[in-house]
Amino acid sequence: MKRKTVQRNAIMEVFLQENRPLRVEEILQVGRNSVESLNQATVYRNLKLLVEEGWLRIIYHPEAGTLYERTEREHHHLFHCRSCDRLFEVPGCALNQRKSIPRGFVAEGHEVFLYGVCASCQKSEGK
Amino acid sequence: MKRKTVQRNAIMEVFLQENRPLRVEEILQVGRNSVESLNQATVYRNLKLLVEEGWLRIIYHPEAGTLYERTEREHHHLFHCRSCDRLFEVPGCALNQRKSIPRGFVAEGHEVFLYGVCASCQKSEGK
DNA sequence: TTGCTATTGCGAATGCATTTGCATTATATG
DNA sequence: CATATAATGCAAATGCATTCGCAATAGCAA
Repeated sequence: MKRKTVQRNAIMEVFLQENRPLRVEEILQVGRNSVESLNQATVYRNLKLLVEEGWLRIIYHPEAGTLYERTEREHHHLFHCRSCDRLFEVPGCALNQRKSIPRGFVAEGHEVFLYGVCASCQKSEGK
Repeated sequence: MKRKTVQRNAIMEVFLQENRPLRVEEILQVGRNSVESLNQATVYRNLKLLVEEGWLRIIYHPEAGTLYERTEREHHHLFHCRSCDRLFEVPGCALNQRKSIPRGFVAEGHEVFLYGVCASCQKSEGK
């Protein structure tokens, strides 16, 4: 039988607070603010569990590597900031999928990754 | 001083023939058709060299992993076939990049990965 | 409260892609 | 053709993210 634990709760809280895809390392760091002893293996075990449950999905990002995000979010693109190295959700869809399919191919989905500088890093750079 | 070798030549030929992003494993396999003794370490060494030279670029694909493609190709999207697991170039750009940037963010580039079934696998599936 | 056992923390172990050391081979220059 | 040394083949070594074994801890049902 599955039990509630402060560790898993802390991990879920991190996602609810940040509202953006997160790396294992970030989850561990932020999670330790609530549960000081939080261990990396525990994070991995709970991430796997939350993915199986359908609460999280895995993202493999070309630059940022492996991240996790909540499944309930609706379709969006991901913006990677080359300055702070974080990922942000870009709401909506700016891709004309139909237009991009070659003859004979059948597209079932897509991912769009944008690159640049996020708003907050933009400000600091402007100084 | 850099020397021409049959190995590097074979590797480059593979790219010129296939005209699509390739994995190390594929390069090794196909390359061995020309140079039977071709070794994995040699492939890695030459890929690194060709990337430094600017003849190839590295692609990190969410599903397909690490691949290499010729730099001279113009902007395109990548289509991943879930059946044969190959990547194909989709010419042109179907993304309205401007539309997708949130306020304050500055986009410098993007990557679009499409998923589905390629034309040739579509035929076989239809049988 | 008590007892069962799911879960954790910790460090060691895995699995994989990529790299390296070194003896051998082969390119290209004089 | 002879030589210097860049490049190769091979196998062992790395580097990393992820997983595992196991003793200790802590949910939760009774």
